[in-house]
Amino acid sequence: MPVFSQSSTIKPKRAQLDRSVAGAISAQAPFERIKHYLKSGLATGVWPPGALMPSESELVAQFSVSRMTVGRAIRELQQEGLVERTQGVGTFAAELHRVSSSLTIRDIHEEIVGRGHVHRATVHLKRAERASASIAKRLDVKLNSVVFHTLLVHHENGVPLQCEDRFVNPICAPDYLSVDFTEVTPTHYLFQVAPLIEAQFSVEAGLPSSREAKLLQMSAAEPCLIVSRRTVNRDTPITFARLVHPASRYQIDSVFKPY
Amino acid sequence: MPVFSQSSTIKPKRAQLDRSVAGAISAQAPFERIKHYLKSGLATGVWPPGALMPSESELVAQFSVSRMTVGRAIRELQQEGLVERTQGVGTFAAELHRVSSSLTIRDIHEEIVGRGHVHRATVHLKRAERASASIAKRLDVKLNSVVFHTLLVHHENGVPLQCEDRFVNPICAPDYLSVDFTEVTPTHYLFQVAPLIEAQFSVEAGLPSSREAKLLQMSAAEPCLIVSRRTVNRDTPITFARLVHPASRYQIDSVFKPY
DNA sequence: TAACTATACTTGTCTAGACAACACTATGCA
DNA sequence: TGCATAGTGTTGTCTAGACAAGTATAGTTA
Repeated sequence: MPVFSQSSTIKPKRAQLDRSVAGAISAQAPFERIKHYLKSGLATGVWPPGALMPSESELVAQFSVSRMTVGRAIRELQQEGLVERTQGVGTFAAELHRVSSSLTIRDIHEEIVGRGHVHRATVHLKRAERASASIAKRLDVKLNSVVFHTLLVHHENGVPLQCEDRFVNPICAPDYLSVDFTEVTPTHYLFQVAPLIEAQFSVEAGLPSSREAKLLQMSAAEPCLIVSRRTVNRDTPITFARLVHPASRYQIDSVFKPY
Repeated sequence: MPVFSQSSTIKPKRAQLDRSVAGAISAQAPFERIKHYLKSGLATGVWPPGALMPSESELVAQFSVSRMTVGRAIRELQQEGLVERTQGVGTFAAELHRVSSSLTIRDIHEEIVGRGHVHRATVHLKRAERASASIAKRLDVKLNSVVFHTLLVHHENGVPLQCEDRFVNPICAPDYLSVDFTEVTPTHYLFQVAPLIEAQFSVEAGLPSSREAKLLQMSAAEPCLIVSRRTVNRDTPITFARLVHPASRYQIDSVFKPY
């Protein structure tokens, strides 16, 4: 169950009608064909990592296109991290050393529904509180000032999957407490109310608190995957959330497929 | 070094002097300036999510550049996920709903050295073994065929940080067992030997085995962050690794900053 | 030999124009 | 009224040429 999707999202590039007569096989745009040609060579080892690849002028001659078209194809490969270019020298097949696959974190509702399952949320706490020291710091508000606090459990097909402990800055979402979170997730609501400028994540392992273990119907000794998220809107922290998932029911999957 | 072709009778119709002469303020290329202009507007709410943004022709007039230049700027913003375009309609500020932050998993050596700390590895097992059923499946080899098995502990400033349990397909790296893994990490060596085509990750929480707990000098009841990684080179699995990190010493951090 | 120079080749960027595909709107006709 | 059609504006793509800037090398000079 892939929680995360890979980063190389292929755009819905529609296959535009070919302008030339010889477009029997490939209905792709020329720059797409060149990209595909180069990607194939990279994938099959024609140009192993570090190898010098064809110059733009060579590709211009080979494909009978203008340099702009070749340039766009190569530039997009560069942006995808598949080739490296040096002005005055040439284009080289990238060392895929830094296997940094990027994992995409999504809203829990989208995630569950995307798997074709049923999402249900139960609200266990929804109130205004005085900010403790750590919360005040994270939300950049004064100590003991009023903040909103919610505690939800998200279920997938009836099984508790995530315990969401969230603090919200009232400045950003004054009506937060009047929302029915069995209908819309806090994440979704906050996105509508306060556009996001920056988000900080951390992923770690840990043990649930006794209350969290009870809410998640799990042993207090079982490890959890804990995602902490803090979102900021132009110098104003919006919210801080601690998302606790039982290890046995949750893992992050990802596939890195460069070519 | 002909900087100017003085003899030329053809006059430059539009001065491209800005980059060389007036580079004091903006040394950026025009398409970069346009990107920056649009990003600023997106960040400051000039175009809130979903809003219609200026058309290419408007930007052409505003910046006195050609359509290709404007097009490149907008296309790159589109590739970054900041705007959405519809042919025949226009360009719209993207809903950053899908807060796809990206978590990057790196080689442990790079990671530790990147923090300015000292990396040291100890080897606790390095031998050929008969593949068990689960390993045979993951490496796509026959049951009981020979595979290489290493067990390393990576230390950051002397503190055990990661226990690396790895199985390697001998087809891809026949000399694997002769490598000194106190000098080069298995990840790094394998990258050189077998270029990577595909990698599958999973991140989960769990408990260490008794041996892992001992090697990591931690309690067997303390949770761990466990990364499993399987890399494939064109239909041939290269290696499967289980990377165990004590929860108290390791977490994955990430920042999402779209603009 | 060592340093400089001219040259060739590479990537990086931009122009002005062109045609195609698509969405929307206004208009005219039945 | 309802429908087809033409027109307008948008994005998507490509061309042929140009200049700029960086690198490497061969040749020349001190």
